[in-house]
Amino acid sequence: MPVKRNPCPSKVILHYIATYGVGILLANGVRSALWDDGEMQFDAHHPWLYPPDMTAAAQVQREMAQRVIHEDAFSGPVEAIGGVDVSNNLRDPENLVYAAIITLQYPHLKLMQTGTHQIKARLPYVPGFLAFREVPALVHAYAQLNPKPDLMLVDGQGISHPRGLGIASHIGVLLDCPTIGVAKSILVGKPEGEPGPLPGDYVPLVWKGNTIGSVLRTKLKTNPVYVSIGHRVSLTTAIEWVMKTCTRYRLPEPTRFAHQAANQFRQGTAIASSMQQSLDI
DNA sequence: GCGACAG
DNA sequence: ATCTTGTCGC
Repeated sequence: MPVKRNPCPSKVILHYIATYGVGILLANGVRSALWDDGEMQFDAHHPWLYPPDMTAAAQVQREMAQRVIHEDAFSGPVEAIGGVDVSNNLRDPENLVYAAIITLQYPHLKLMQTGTHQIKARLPYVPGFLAFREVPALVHAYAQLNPKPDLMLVDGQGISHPRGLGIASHIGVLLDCPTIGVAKSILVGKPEGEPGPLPGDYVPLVWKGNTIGSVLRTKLKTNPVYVSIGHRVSLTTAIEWVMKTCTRYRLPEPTRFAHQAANQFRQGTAIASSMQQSLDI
């Protein structure tokens, strides 16, 4: 049986616009300023969060990719490591995004704080444009965190992306936070061979003649993960932090915790809303 | 033109 | 991404 795949992204968007109207792409934005934390101020309708159309979205990615810093640029010691993930509702996979960003205390890897936010997604999942679906909710979750993480591991690609701006880099540039992309599968590129069997073994992920990430074995006898630069971190350092935060699972603790937090958040709010409904009736 | 395609 | 128990293999 042939596997159903996403059609051409532009066709997805055209269908989406035809179904919901162009306005929905811009409407219902975040109404309030997210926060004013010294120098950080975000416009709820900023094109980095909500571009008007797909052409603009692709252009935003190309522009933001120019701002990605590929070298280590830490402000100090890493004491709080962030984990970033979102959860979707199967019944409503196109409309609800439940975001969670957690912070773990390093090196103990104990949970410090959990930031969550639920929001209506205005876009379906389109390969290459994941960030525009998930980032708005994540920015709200990030705003709740205190202290802010020194470094964040993001569930998805960093610069290993068709336009060099996967969700990890997107969040990193947007929030000016060091980020690392940790993906469970490949978006673009091809592994240069197969990584060795031992945790820490890796081979380059190559695309168009460039190394855009690493295929990293984090655990014995499990599939590798795909690590890439997010922002303000070198690939070597990115691999180091992924290994430092891996314990007994394939995925590093920050993204594991974030995944759990997002899931619990989604299921919790689902229960709460169903209870509210039963009270309304 | 056809296939590939993070979450 | 999500729905899900047991089960096969190291």
